[in-house]
Amino acid sequence: MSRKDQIEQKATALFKAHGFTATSMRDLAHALGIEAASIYSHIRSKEEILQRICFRMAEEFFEGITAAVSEEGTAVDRLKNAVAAHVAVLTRNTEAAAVFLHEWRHLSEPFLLEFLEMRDRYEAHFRAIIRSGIHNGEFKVPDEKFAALTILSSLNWIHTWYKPEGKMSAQEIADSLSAMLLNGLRNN
Amino acid sequence: MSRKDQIEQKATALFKAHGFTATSMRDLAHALGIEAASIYSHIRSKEEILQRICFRMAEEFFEGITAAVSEEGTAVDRLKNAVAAHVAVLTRNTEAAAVFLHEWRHLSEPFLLEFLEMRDRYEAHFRAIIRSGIHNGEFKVPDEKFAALTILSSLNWIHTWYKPEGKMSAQEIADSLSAMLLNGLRNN
DNA sequence: CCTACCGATCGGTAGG
DNA sequence: CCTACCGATCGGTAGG
Repeated sequence: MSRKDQIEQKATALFKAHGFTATSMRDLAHALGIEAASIYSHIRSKEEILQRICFRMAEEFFEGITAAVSEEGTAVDRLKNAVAAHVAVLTRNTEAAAVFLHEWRHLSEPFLLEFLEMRDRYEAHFRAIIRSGIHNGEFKVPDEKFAALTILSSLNWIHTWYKPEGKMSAQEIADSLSAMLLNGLRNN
Repeated sequence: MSRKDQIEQKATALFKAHGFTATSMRDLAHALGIEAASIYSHIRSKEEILQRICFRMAEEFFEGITAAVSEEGTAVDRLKNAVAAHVAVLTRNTEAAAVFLHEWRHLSEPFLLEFLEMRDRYEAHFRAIIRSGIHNGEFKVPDEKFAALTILSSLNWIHTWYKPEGKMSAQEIADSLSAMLLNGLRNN
């Protein structure tokens, strides 16, 4: 692993643990066992690290959803695939996922704008699945946008408790969540 | 409104907008039209402001859930009441709710520990409702804790878009969310 | 509530 | 990758 990757990995852990602003370059240097000034041989600025984390995660989410929605099938199937893809990205790197979800607001322009546009395009894939399910009678929900955001919100807390060594696999988590979201709590 | 309340209100808005760490006492003073040093006539420290916001919101959530679970009824009814109470607190003060949800980790000990204990006791009320619903056959869910956290997660994104002047009232939002969570997306 | 100020720390650069 | 250092800013205090 290159020094640059090591910097990014340590920074990801610290950004998740204490937040971007509360993490100093000296904290990061200490975790790497070098001096703060030395970090700048590999990266241009503190924010560049955040940019790399946020946009790399965004790419991973897009790759997942693109594969999920390209398959044919019912809206139920496509939603299950989308949920599974989202959970897979979240669980593959929980630290980067947490930074992606909570620290993006410290991006400066024009990166912030680009980030928000990407996020909206991502959410649009979920809205489209909901919409098609409403149209063909598979789903019954009050509002397409409302439903899409509720789904994503219920997925995005996973990083707070998921452990790779835990008893549930990413696919099992995705299946449980899909079942809850599709069928509800009620014992029909 | 007392000066102390004004300070807390402005701080809440700034903490939500930029985060606790990224908000300086000079930013806060500027928003109030006074000098940074003057703030310390009313509060002891920057963190004290955060403590007051977080624990006041915690109290409000507890008041809501206590009233909701004290009523008799089915697990479905009690869950609807709990969701409505939670949404009511979230929508009554979206800025303080956002700070409560995202900035609590900047509390120092022993406040952090106390905060996390309170949060767990709050979540336990939701777990208890789910559990009783499972036992009497109203609910069918894979895991009680999993279900409770999914519910709370799907509620806690409201602060990102709720506007008091919007077309949906807090009760309508709560009803839509309860319906989605109880019945699922599927058109049964 | 202000002026004046404290020591500490910030992100980052120069030069080797 | 280090030493040495920059100007800016931080939370907070003294004294009025």
